[in-house]
Amino acid sequence: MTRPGAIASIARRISRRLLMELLLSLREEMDSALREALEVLVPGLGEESISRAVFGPTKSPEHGDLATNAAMVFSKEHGRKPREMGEELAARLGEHRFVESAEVAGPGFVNVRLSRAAFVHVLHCIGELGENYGEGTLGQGESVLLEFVSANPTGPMHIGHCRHAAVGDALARLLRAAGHDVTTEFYINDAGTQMEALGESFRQRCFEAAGMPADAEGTQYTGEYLAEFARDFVAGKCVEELQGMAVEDFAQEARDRNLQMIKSDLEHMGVFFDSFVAERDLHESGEVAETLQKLRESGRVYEKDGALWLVTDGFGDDQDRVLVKSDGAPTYLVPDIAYHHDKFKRGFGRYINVFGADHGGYPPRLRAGISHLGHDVSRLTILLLRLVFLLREGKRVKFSKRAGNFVALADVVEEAGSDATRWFMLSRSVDSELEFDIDLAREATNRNPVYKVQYAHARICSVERKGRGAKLRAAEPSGQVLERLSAQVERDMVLALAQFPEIVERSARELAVHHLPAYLLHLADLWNSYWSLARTEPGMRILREDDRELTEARLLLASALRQVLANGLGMMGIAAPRKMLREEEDA
RNA sequence: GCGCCCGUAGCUCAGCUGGAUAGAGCAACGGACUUCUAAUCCGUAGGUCCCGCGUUCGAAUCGCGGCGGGCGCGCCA
Repeated sequence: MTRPGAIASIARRISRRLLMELLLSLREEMDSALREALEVLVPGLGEESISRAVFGPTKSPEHGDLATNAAMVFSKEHGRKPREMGEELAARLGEHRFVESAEVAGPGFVNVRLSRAAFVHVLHCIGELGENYGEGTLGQGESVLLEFVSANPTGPMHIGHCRHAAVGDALARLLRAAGHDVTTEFYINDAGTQMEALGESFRQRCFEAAGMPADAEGTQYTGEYLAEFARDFVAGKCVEELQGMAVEDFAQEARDRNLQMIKSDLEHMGVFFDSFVAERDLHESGEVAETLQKLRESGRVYEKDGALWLVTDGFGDDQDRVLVKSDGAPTYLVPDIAYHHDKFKRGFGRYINVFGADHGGYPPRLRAGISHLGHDVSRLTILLLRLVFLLREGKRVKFSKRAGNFVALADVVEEAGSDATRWFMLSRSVDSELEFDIDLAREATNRNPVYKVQYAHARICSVERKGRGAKLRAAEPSGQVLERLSAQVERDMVLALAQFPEIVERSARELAVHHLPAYLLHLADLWNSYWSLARTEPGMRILREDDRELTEARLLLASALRQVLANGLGMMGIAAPRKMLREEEDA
């Protein structure tokens, strides 16, 4: 059954996709211009070599808008002088319609000043692609299974999970934007000894809540949340009923309640999963047993000291690992390999796992197991996220799970809000530890980058509203319109907007989420500077009653900027508000 | 001891496959509110890019060797 709107929606998506392939980004246009020029200048240059030469933004306006190092890269291996090659390259590039002038500078850079047509092109792309501007075709529809968070259903999530949730969700959005077909998955560790311990802990809590003799302190999980679950659970139940329950029943109940709590917490961050896979199901379906059997058949296991060992040689591990202990019980490794066996059997193009860096020793043995099952382990990428520290009043809050005084994800999100929490969790490279300054995150001032960016977006919406009130609309991009956007800031803004697609592509390629917030902050700064020019120079106001043409040109630039801010925030899972109330108006 | 990550401005961190005078945010200092939302802007100051050697026309970036910090190296999960 197809809903009426669905076809139109699909048609729209297809045409956007087509448009995207026809409408190359400025960078793509310039790169292909460079390739064409190089193919003529340096015949026989392979694809491999050509890709080493690219255009990049310049640091100073004196060097034009874009620069390439191509002449320096290739002159050496072809026994030419860099500047001489640069001259030839510049001459060729100068013929391109997006190039106003190209000249050699320094040791052999070719600096390009872009033509008005190039600027028109950028604004045209943004206008045509709208909310799809920034998306790309890098992924080519390849399917990706992205696993993240996978918090144990034994208790609440802590601040570390916050980073995992934010990063995983943003990666999903980025990969989708880059043209991948992404499925997000949460793995539920609901089997083994920790479930038994959870069951016993919960049973004691229930007995306690029902006024029966109990030993809740002696159990493994002592958090208050279990006691709350217990009070809720025992309400209306008689003593006999509780006494008649097996540990497994208590474990089941606690597991369900914990999972519900985890899902609800993630919901508050706006994080939803496409799929949940339970370890228990892997046991019940025979998947775990099958995996163990297949591992035995692979010949990459052996018996020693009464235990079954997995050969990890060649996968970066420093020793082999036990699969089945001498008491006959499998280690955690077996179901985990089984889970990945299951993943691979589902046939995705690529698998990405987001793990904590404290599991750093884990990928080698996991990869070994998967590989022994005959899967192409190069399709699996494991991302290790470093620790998060909560900073309150300028000091790191000490926390440890054992002491039970950890910082709960739910509390952080409630205190700082989902938007600010996400922003900070995404703002650092995953290889760096992250200091989360909660006082800064909850501040609604200019010190807080997320508000600065959201404010810039809201401000643009505000000026657009005002413009609409006066029947002023954004102009269609054209050479004539661009002629009116001649200020250096305006030039800088268009150039910055042109970078968005490559920022997205690079982020997706590197699985690095932190470029986006840095870029968006830069855009917001540009806009705020632009906006503020009017304070000392009334002619720089966006809305000029005395110059309709200029106003509509500036509204074009403003709306393009709003679009990119909104698209970028969207990829981070952060709202792009159309309005932000000032504190005194906040009622 | 071995493996991975980090070491860049007072603090927290960016610096893409090596590229032109090293950047941002916060903090500091000096300015700007009869606003198209000052939740903002302008300006100033601030760095032996941990150290050494090497590769290169060119190194914060690559290689090697140190130093300092984090994490990981269980028949725990």
